[in-house]
Formats: sequence, structure tokens, C-alpha cells
Amino acid sequence: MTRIKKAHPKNISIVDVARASGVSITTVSRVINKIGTVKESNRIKVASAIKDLKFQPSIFAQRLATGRSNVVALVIPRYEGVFYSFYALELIRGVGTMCEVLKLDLLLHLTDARTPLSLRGVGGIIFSDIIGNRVQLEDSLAKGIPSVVINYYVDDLDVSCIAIDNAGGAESAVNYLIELGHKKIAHITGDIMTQAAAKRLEGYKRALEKNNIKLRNDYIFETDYSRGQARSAAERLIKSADPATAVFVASDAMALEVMAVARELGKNIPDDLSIIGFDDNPSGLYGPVGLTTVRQPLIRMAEESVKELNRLISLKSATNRGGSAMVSGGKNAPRKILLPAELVIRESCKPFSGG
Amino acid sequence: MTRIKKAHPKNISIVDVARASGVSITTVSRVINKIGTVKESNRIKVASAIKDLKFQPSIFAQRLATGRSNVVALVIPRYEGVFYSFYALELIRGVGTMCEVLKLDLLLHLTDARTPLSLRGVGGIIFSDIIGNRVQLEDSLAKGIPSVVINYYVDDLDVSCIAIDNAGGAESAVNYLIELGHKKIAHITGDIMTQAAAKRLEGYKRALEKNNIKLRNDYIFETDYSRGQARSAAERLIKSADPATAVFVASDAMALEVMAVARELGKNIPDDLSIIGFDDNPSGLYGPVGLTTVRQPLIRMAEESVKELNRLISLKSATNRGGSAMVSGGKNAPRKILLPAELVIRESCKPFSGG
DNA sequence: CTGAAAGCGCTAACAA
DNA sequence: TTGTTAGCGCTTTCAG
Repeated sequence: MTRIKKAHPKNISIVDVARASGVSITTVSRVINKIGTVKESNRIKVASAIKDLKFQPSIFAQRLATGRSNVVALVIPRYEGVFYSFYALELIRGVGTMCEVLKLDLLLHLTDARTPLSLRGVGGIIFSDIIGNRVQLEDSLAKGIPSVVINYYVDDLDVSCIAIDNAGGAESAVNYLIELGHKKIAHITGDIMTQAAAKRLEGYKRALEKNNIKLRNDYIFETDYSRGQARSAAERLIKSADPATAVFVASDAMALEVMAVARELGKNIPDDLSIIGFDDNPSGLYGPVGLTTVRQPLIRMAEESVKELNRLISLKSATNRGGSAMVSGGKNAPRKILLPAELVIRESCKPFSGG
Repeated sequence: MTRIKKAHPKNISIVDVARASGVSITTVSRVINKIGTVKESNRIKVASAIKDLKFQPSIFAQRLATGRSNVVALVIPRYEGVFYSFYALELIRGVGTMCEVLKLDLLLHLTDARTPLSLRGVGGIIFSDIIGNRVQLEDSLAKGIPSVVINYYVDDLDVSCIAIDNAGGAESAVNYLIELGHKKIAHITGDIMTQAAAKRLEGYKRALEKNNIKLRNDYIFETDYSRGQARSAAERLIKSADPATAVFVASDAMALEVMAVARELGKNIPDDLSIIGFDDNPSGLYGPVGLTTVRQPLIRMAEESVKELNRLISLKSATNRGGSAMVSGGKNAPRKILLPAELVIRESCKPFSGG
């Protein structure tokens, strides 16, 4: 029995294309990579051979040869809850879409914070939020892997990040309630361990302060973003001896729950209670009264992160090819971007008409 | 200026490990791949060298050398709606988790049905549902790329698929309502273009037939799964001259909307109207009354699909290595799996107490 | 403008 | 058990 040399079946390779078009593989490579120094007649021959043979260059060979990888990993921490949110889907959508546009491959990592990331072959990483996985971030930074963080403004690390102006958004939400004449304004927070929730609380406080409204701790209800906790907060809020007339809720999902509770308790919205959410989750559109909310440009944030990562990746390979040395503070510096969040007024808030 | 030979910075490679541990690269390769024929003392030396040098084998080189790729693409069609659902997230979660377990890389493709898939370097494909993208499926099958379809039972193609027994689930839901004494049972469908929605309708009809309950077309409300259409269906349903006493809704998200509408219209649930959903979406747990529903094992389905794909991939590489030729109908045959859906009884249904 | 040839890092066939 | 060596398919010098 004769030994067969090749372990796996042969795919059409650059060699076949070269043979078919009567040029060298180098020339084929040139037309693949659009390197301009190819005679037009040759480039046409090669191009048509590629078509005929349905040739697709092997990314593995390309990457092995170039040392570059255009695989983008999106790291989503798999901690309780996050991954069941509108937020996660929007992120995936945004990143996914932009990757298709920029011809990057999107590798999805649903990881818990303890397991170190397997970074084999990854060209860049997008960390969505960082809760427990700061170590993973520092790790990849140390290894020189281009990284960007989204939905978390990182002050103390030399890394690009793109976040939403949660404090600003919250502030404008509360300002709106104040303009409507409300003075007793409650806040149902999200999980205060997340930067987003903390910043929203901050914005809430700032708006009250600037308007000389005394902060009342009994008007602040902490939750973990879950509907269950939103429900219980809403009950306490409404049944309180001196109930607030308006409430700013840290997420639309929770705001909808609050509306439901209010109705169950015989309250009318917005007559008895003005409610404002955060997210602009499409769910808020349905139901009897449209939810006024703060829109955060999640998709845009996700898309921007891919672009920024792409920039970092190109930068890195340029440097490796003998470009000028990395100058700190130059164009190579990480970018820190804060995207504005915008108030969307619908029907769930009403001017205060009390005494 | 001296030319620098290497275009990109040198990473630690198998050669470094070999040198550090005083063996050949082959031996190093053997311990990496856990091929047993290595002297224990050597394996230890190599292992510790790998640790010391923090060596991670290049997947690109590995794949180039083996011709195998363990990249799994998850194709989610980006048509309106699907990607905003509980369903999509569960799928991603399930597939993502199992990929991490089996050490497969998950490539996420959010694609519209028209664009041909870029299959470069993909070892296998999971098609989540197939609506408009049947061509993409046939394409990858033709190219011999291991593929599996989830959430769509494919009869007419030689491909593995894993779906939920939607008809069965629907039938047991409606049976439950019948057992409770209901005779006027309505159904709010999902997007009938999806197999899931069509099968649920089928199950609804079957249950009625088997129990000799006359099918009433005015009790069937077609929707596209959106909350908006659910709302309008619910309004028509409730305001009808001869309203149903129970309704089976094709998704929990819609069922929640129906509950909301019922309450707005002054109906009590479950006293005035029994409601049963489909999905076991955790949202159904909150709210004043827990939603009775049909649980579909989405995560399990997703996980199974990865396992099956993994099987197909191994099978393929075994065959390529000179294993016995593919025998149709043998162990290599595609598997078609139907997972049962299970009724989850909570508080949204009540025995019929009418005349 | 082109092509020969030297890698990229790894696996696998074969010989020892 | 082990090491030698020939690829895997592509990019990139460097010399025409």
C-alpha cells in the first residue's frame, strides 16, 4: 500500500492560480493585495483565473505569513444579568455590523472574569464593560494587544475607551422633571457596581444640587437592575408616607416594571407619578403610555469601538514594519471618548400640579 | 542602513521551547498535542519550558499545517425583529458557552440573507433558523463545510438540524386550557413565515380538533411577533362581541403585552381571561401574576448544535485522513433532532367558570 | 514590472 | 521514543 503524502485534501491555492494565468505566485499575491505594480494585462489574467477557480486565499497562510490577524474579540463578561439585557444585544449588533463592514472577523467570548482569556490569534480585543475582569484588560495591554474598552470610562489606564455620558444624561433627565415643577424626585438606581449606574446616580444628585433641591436618601432606591428589585423599590416608593411625584429610573426595563406596579396600585401615569427611564429600549414604546427616557447611542458606541480598534491594529502593524517609534502623546495615544446621551420625551411625565 | 530581515516582531515559537528544554520541536509538538509517546521526564521539561516562556502555539500555523479549523460560525440572519429577541440572546449564550467548553472559536456573523457568506477559514457553520438564507445553507453544504441548522426542522436536505417541538408544545398548552374547561380559546400567532410560529399554530389547531372543539377563524390573530401587533390583536380579542375566555400566545413577550392590555381594559387575569405564553422568558416571572408558558430548551438546543457540529467536523477530518469512505446512512448521516417543549404552570390561567 | 526564494510556526510521515 | 525533514499557502525581500 502506497503512502499518500498529503494529509488533507488539496484546496485550490495561489499556485493553481499562478499556473492558470501563466505568472508567478508573487504576481498573484500582488493582485490579491492590490499592490499596484502589475501590468494591466497580467492583472486581468490573474483576476479572471481567480474567478474561474473560485480561489479564496487561506487566511491562515496569510496570517502566518504577515503576522497580522484581523480577528476582533468581543469580551462580554458573563456575570449575572448583563447578558440578559437589551444592552448586550445592542452591543453585539453594533460590533457585529461594523466588523462585517471593515472585514474583520468577530470572535465572541462569553467569559467569566476569573478565567484568563485565550488570546491565541486575536488581533485586538474589545472589552465590553469591565467589572471583575480588569486583570484581563491589563493582561492584554501588557502583551501589547490592541484593546479598547466600551461602556466604561477608564481614567487610570493608557487605553482607548468609549463610554456614554451617563451622568450628563441623568442630569438632563432630572432637569426635565425639575422644569416640569417636580421637587420630590426619586431615583431607582441600577447595580451601583457598574460605572453606568454610579454615574447615573451622580447625575441625579448633581441636577438636584444645582437646583437647590435637598437630596433625600429615602428617595434613592438601590437595585441590581433586575425587574424583581425594581418592583419592590416601586412598591416602597409609592406606598411611602411622603411619596415622590416623579421618579428617574436607571433603566427602561425597570421603568416599565415601575409603571406596571403603579398601575396595579391604582396610580395613574403620568398624572399621579411621572416616570423617566434610561436606554430607549423599544419596549418602552408599547404599553399604554410611551416612556420618556434617555437614549444612549449603544450601537454607535459599539461601532466606534471597532473603528478605534481597527485604527490601533493598523497603527501597530505600521510600527512593526519600521514606522517611526511610538511617541507617547502623539497620534498613537489612546483615545477616550464620551458620547452624549439624549433625552427622548414621550408621555410618561407631566407637570407637577400639586399644592 | 542595514535591512532588518523580519517584518514583524518575533514571538516565542515552538523552536524556543524546544531549545529551552533540550529536545526537538517535534517532541514539543507532541506534548502540546498530548500525543502519548513522550518520555515523562521530557514531557515535564517541555511543559515547564512552555510555562516559563508563556508560550502559546500559533493557531494560524496549526491550522495551516493541519488543514483543520476549529472556527465555528454562527449565522444569525439580521432580518427585522429576530435579533431583538430573548431568543437570539439565548442562542448566542448557548452556542458561546459550548464553544468555550469545546475550545472552539465562535465567529459571529450577523448577515442579511442576500450577501453570500464569507466562509474563509471557517471549520463549520451553525445556521440559526433559515428564513431567506436557504441558499447560503445549500452553498455551504455543496462546499462540504460541516453545517447544522437550529430552530428549523429541515426535511428535504441532507443536513443535521436541531429544533424544538413547537407543535407539541403548543398542543400541550392548549390541552391544558381545555382541561381547565375552556372552549373559547384564541391564538395569537407569531410571524407565520417562521417555522416556529407555523408549528405553534398547527399544534393549536391539532389540540382543538382532537378535543372536538370547532376551529374559529375569528379566534386566530396573526402577528409578526412584535409587541405592537400583539397589542392590537389583544384589543380586538378582548373587545370582541363573543370574546374568548383563554388565549394561547406565541411568545412571552407578546403574552405580557396582552396581559397589559387586558388590565388596561379593566379585565382581571386570570379571572376574566386565561393567558398562556411560549418561551419561558424570565420577564414573565415578574409582574403581578406569573405567566404560564411553554418552556423551550433554547440553550440546550444551542449547545447540542455545537456538539453535533463538532462531531461533523471530526468526522470530516477523519475521513480526509484516509478513514473509510463516507457511507450514506451510516454513522455519518446527519442527525435530525427534535427537542421537547415543556409546559410551565404559573398563575395566569384559571378554570373556566362561566355558564 | 516580475519572479526566485526565504521564511512565518506548526504537524506528520518517516527513519532511526 | 525521538529527531529530521518536507510541506501547509502565503507574503516579502531582493535581484533581475
